[in-house]
Amino acid sequence: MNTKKSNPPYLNGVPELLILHLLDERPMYGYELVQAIRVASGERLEFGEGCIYPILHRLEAQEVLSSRREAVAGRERVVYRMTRRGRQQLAVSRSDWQRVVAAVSACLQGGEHARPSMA
Amino acid sequence: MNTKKSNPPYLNGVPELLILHLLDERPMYGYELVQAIRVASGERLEFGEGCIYPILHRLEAQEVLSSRREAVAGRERVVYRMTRRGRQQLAVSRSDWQRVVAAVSACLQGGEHARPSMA
DNA sequence: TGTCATGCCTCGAACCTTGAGGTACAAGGC
DNA sequence: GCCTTGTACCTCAAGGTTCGAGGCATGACA
Repeated sequence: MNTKKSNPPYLNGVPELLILHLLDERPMYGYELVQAIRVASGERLEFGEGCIYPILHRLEAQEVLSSRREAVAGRERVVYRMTRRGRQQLAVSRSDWQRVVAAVSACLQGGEHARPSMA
Repeated sequence: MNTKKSNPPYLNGVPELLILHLLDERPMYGYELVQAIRVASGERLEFGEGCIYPILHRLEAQEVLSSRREAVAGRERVVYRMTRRGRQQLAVSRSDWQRVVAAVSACLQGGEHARPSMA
């Protein structure tokens, strides 16, 4: 009961960032994205469909993505692609991510010499 | 109303990681940690007391930290320090963080060569 | 016919940070 | 003496996120 962690560490917003990045390379559909993320991260990251689909829908509502239904071999796929706004959003998300990584790295690496009120 | 984000991107679990790291260098009290994080991150990160205190209490309940009340100039401080388990936890958290950073970096950096020409 | 992989979707649960609010004491200015 | 500021602790509701399981449908293959 104690070691119950359903909320993953450090992964907040990461699915959105990766979706944006992958769709910037080429249009994809939801199921494909789930696998693409796993592959692109070298099997280190995996987000379920229950995580990806809601994000896709939200991003489309925000006009960051646009979707189009395509029938392939009698089966329907909802293919998403970036909009102009999506590309802006990707740039913002990417720099947010880098800023956070830089800040945390600064804390973790150089910390022993930073004395606020006791040097 | 649209750009309303109360949940920060990429910061999930970061406060705990930084608390652990800073307390591994020296014992500190809550209020001090709030400032230490801001300073150590070069003013790039800031977590309020409403974020820090609950984490401190939880970590103490998990025996990752231990606390001791200390009276300084008639004022009470609750000083936290690492336990043995805390040091193990720090190692785990740190490697989790690095794994996530590595995985996301792999996604963001590697991938453009799958596209012919479009930039 | 039955099972599997593909493909889309929804829902509740669990978790986290935010931001505001509340208490208390000491020191300094006026 | 009064009042504001800074220190120091704490709590709570709100909002947002991922997880995990489940449901539905089709085509392929045995």
